[in-house]
Amino acid sequence: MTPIQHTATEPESGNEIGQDESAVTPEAEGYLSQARTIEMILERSKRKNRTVPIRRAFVQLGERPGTRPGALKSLVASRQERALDLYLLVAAITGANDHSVTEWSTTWARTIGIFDEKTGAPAVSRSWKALKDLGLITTARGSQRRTTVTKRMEDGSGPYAPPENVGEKYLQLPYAYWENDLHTKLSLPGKAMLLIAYAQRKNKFALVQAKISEWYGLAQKTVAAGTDDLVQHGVLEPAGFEYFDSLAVRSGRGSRPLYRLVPPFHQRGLPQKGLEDFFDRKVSEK
DNA sequence: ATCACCTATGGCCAAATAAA
DNA sequence: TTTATTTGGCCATAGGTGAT
Repeated sequence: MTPIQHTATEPESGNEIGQDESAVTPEAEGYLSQARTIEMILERSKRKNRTVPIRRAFVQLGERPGTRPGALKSLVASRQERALDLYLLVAAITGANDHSVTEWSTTWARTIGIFDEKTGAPAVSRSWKALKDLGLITTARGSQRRTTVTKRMEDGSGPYAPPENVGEKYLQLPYAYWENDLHTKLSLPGKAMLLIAYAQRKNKFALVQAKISEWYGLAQKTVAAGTDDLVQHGVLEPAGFEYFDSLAVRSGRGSRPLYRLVPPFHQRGLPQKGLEDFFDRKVSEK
């Protein structure tokens, strides 16, 4: 496919003297905007359902009980927000063929909001390194000296393979994530909790701090901050309570708040009937 | 809830490396 | 030789984590 083209008005190197270094907005004239750059990348992905499938192993390894945190935990703990941003875009654009993508580092830099070519390239390169260390991608020199990024399995275990069996657990990240600017609005904990919310694969789900922290490896504080962030930005909303029997409370009945993702951030294709209805009956809508 | 710790990020500059 | 990417050094500090 054709690479993202630099616009004709983009200054050639050596021709930047005329550019005023001050009073130039980040998304200065002559540069593709962050939003438009991402838009073009998503267009190229040609995913019909406009969602990015990511194996759940990215957030959580193995099945409960006895699960271990996935790569997401490492990215959050080391504050690799840009690496996460780039990874999600790479996941979006690397399709069925060779699972790789070749772009200019300046293109990637724009997707994470860096328009200064001096600092953009090192920032992108260092993000690739963080992802490589987790085994999520490999890089190689591509055509025109660009970097070819190849996606690997979401648990870092080996070369990427498309889904084989129907039972594989995926989360679906909708394009609405970028189209509604969540990639710039949300904090890193917010982004992490969003992916965790998607990994629940239910219309309504609990986000018990202690459990989320245990399963996904984030500090409880980070879980709380991320959940708050999502609620603040109207991505997540309370959805009543779930009641359960418990000897740990005096009444013998415990409860915990449920959440749901607000359209257009909700996940399509989840079971709407059957089990979901069954559980809904035990849930009192507030 | 508040505090302090501490590590790695990010910004900047520059040099090294690698491809064309 | 030119151009794009990678890496290294330096430093301030944001922010995730753990303790009080």
